[in-house]
Amino acid sequence: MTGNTAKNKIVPKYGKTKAKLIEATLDCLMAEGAEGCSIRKICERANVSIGLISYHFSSIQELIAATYDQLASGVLNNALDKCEHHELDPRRQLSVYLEEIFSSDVMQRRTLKAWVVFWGMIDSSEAIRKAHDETNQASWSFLEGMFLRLDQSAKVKLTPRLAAIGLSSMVDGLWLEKCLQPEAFTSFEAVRICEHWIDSIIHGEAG
Amino acid sequence: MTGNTAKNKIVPKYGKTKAKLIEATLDCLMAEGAEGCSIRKICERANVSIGLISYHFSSIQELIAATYDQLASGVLNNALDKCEHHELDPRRQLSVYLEEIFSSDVMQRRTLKAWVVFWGMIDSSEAIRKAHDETNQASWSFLEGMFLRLDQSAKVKLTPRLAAIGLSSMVDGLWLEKCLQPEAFTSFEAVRICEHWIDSIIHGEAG
DNA sequence: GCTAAAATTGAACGACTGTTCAGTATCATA
DNA sequence: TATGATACTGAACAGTCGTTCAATTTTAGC
Repeated sequence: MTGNTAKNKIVPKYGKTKAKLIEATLDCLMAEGAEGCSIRKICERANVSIGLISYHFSSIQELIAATYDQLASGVLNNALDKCEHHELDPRRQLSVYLEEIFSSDVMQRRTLKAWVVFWGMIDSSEAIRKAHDETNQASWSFLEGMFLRLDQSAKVKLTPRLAAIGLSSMVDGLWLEKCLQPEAFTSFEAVRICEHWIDSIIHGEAG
Repeated sequence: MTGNTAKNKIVPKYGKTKAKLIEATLDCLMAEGAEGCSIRKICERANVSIGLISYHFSSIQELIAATYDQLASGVLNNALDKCEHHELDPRRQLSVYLEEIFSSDVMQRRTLKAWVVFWGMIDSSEAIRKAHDETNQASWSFLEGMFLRLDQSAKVKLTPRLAAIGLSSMVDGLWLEKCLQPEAFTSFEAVRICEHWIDSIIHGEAG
């Protein structure tokens, strides 16, 4: 093995032009959602001509799938990085994870606009479904590992796996609702709700 | 007051033709998502001519908004009905509520396809945003009332409002993820996760 | 049965969509 | 500097989109 071991982050996944097109696509998706995501609008934003997309991607769906792949793995890696840098106990790491998610610019309606387009394509595009399943699996595994490392009393009825799925779903749901209705609750409240879930797992429940 | 008091369910919100168009729109949304939701496809499904939509609705956005309104209030009313019919204690009612949501045909990818379109339109359509906010508010109020009526120990750190938002988000997140990845977890597991949340609120947490 | 109003039709319009491809520019290599 | 490969351009094409509106059918009131 040479210098570049593990984490293949350094190796760019796409060439310069492809990366430019992907970035322009993400901009378009965030700005206008599905309607803003035409070949002409993407090319205009990337300052290239119309034909270039077809040269680099077999279809616009493939370009959008590549954009999803980039965004999804980026969000996950960012969160994992933040957690791993701190040499904290699992409980504190989960708090860092939550703070990161609910305070970063992930929590914006323009971000939701992009995700909504991806979700809508999930059963017409194998590439997007694959990217989603893999990213989600990685996220669940990370959280499951956290709950495993936590001191769980015998009274707890929920497995680490279900605890992880629960937390992940809660985060997703809060994120979705806050994007749709930002004034409904604060980010602080969202974090508090999630921490209640974590603590209910750790400390067990009476009854 | 005459016979038809309270609950204005008996009064149909739309005329016969409008209702037919709305139903066709919902069919299209569920079948193909945003791409299947063109005026021509809706009219074909409803067996009417192209011009009729413009006669009854000022734009296709307004038609989709009306469809959202119908679907959202339908899902909510259905769940509330199921709960109110049973003369159960709040805790049991919540279980009925969960069973209903995670077992009914709401939990299908084709249903998600429709919602995804609505979400994508939420900041280009005032009508959809209004329908969403109102439906959501009603749902939260219902759950908040449930948690209020539950016997909450002094140890509980979460207000009924946050408990309700948490449960609602958890349900939304589980629903979303199960639609996207049906084999990731079972409906039974989803219910179990939510019940853990409810019980963690009721019984309080140590520490 | 007649009439005016309401409901419905569908061809036509201009604007947009994704894709194709002949042509042009850029580049590394001989 | 010539050559072949690679990257890029943008006009053209066939479709689809939402909307309009004159013409037609259906309905309701007399």
